[in-house]
Amino acid sequence: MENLEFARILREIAELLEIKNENPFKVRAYYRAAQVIEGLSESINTIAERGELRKIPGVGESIAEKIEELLKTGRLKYLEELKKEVPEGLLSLLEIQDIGPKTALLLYKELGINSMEKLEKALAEHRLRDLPGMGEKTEENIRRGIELLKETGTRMLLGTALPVAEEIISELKKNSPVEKIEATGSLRRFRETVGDIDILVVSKNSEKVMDVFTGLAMVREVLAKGPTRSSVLTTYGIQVDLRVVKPDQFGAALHYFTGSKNHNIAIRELGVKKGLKINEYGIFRGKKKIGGEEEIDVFKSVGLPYIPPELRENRGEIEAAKEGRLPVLVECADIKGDLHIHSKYSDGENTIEEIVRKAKQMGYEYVGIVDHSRSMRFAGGLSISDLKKKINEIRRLNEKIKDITILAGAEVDIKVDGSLDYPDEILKELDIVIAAIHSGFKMDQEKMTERIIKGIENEYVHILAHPTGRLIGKRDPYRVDVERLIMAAAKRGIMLEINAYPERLDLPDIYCRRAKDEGIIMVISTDAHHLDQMRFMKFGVGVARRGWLEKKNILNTFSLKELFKKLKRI
DNA sequence: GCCGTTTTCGGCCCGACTGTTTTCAGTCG
Repeated sequence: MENLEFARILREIAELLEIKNENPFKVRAYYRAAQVIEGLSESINTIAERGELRKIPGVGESIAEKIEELLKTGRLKYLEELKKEVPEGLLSLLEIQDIGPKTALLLYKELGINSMEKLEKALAEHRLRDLPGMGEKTEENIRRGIELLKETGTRMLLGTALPVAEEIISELKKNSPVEKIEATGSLRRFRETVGDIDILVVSKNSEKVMDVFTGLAMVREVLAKGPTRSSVLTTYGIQVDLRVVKPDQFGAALHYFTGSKNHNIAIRELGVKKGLKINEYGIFRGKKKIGGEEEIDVFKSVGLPYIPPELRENRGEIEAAKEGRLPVLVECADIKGDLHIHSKYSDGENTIEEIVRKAKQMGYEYVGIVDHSRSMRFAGGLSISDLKKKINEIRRLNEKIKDITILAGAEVDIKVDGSLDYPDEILKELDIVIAAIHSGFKMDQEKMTERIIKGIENEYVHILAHPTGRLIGKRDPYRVDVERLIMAAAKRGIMLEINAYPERLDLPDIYCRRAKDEGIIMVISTDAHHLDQMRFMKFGVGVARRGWLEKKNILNTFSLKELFKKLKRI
């Protein structure tokens, strides 16, 4: 069982307890444990084997025992009992805006509603408005909540949301009186998916800002409009919230709305211990405001250095900050090249020269032209003779071109039996060899793990591309034991890719952190098939930052000389 | 249910908004 599965179960327990009207702190304890486990880079199984479950923050005697039961039997009596008490289907109602545990229970008790269908039927018959504490407006809000859920139900890729946010910010800067403007929320933390876009503004004329915002061409529907907060649904199907605050509140609000929620709670708890109250308006000692204009004020007030947004997940960043061991995160400006780009030779859109020109424009010192190997027919995989032709073209270009160095590479398939799709004789001619899986996804975990490990044991392989193979929201990762994979890569000195393609973002952040702990060097690559996609680099850098990676952990921050040293054959 | 540089028991983050209410409960971020 995977960490995510444990987290899901604990979260389900929390939700069930919430519906049962249990002690809210108990509920919170389960939520917290779920959140912590989700963010662990090490597998729960390994931790349990060491007998250290109780050392996980938020996991005490009771939750540890439940995890042990799950590990041992694959079942959990406690959860099964809870499920008996709370009717199935009630949990799904919690996804609807404005329906929380209390309302869900009320709906069930009074009207026997335990599914979305029954709720919609009851709404149509106006049976909700007669319930205690409810009226016509509540009914309408719930109806709207269901619609909204259907429209924007799933989270959106960061790669989709970020350009929308950037467009809004640029429009508001151009056409309305904003003094400061910044995207907040999970977008600012560079989470791989975001639920909505939150934007924070300082302005002397908030009404004007709101008018421009709600009047943007991309706005399909205005969900709410007020002087301090407005909310719209865009034609992209994503909700955008805009908040206007006073200049002296901006820092506190920025911190507050950036989250994560759990990070904020932890920070405020530190504040309480120091006799401070921290909220979105500022930092207060008693009634006296002692800060809040700059974001750093919040951290300073609790005796911490600035913590970058990407780390704010309450995954140990506060402890690290206290002890002065926050990483100095890698930045986009540190990136000196992109080592995984497809050219026209296989399934890319552009010639090598076009890619090189673009890479120069981006200020890169080197670029890796990496195409598919021969068995990838549908993706234009290169035959050995075509690959030789490509290598020759790159050698010729390198003599001609100044300021940038082109690396000849291949993304060579690891076949089902773990062997590589090109023979060693040709692999050793290449500057960079990236191994990858593109077929035979449906193997069991043991076989898949063995297959990949065998693949990267080839002495000519430098890097493993998109190590888990997941496509966010579309395809699950291969069934692979990532822990074992990381250990094998560490042992062999294989580097792991952070594929910056918005749908991949693979290796995911929590594993990056684990890989770093094992001393693995990572490579951030766009896997671009088109010049435009070379801009994806920032998403990969975001993953790296969320994985606590520093410049020294990333191959493509190295100088050309260091790069070649690292790629040299053993 | 968890946790301890105020505590092994008694705390546990903070405020806005909404709709339904005469003082607040529920939900959300």
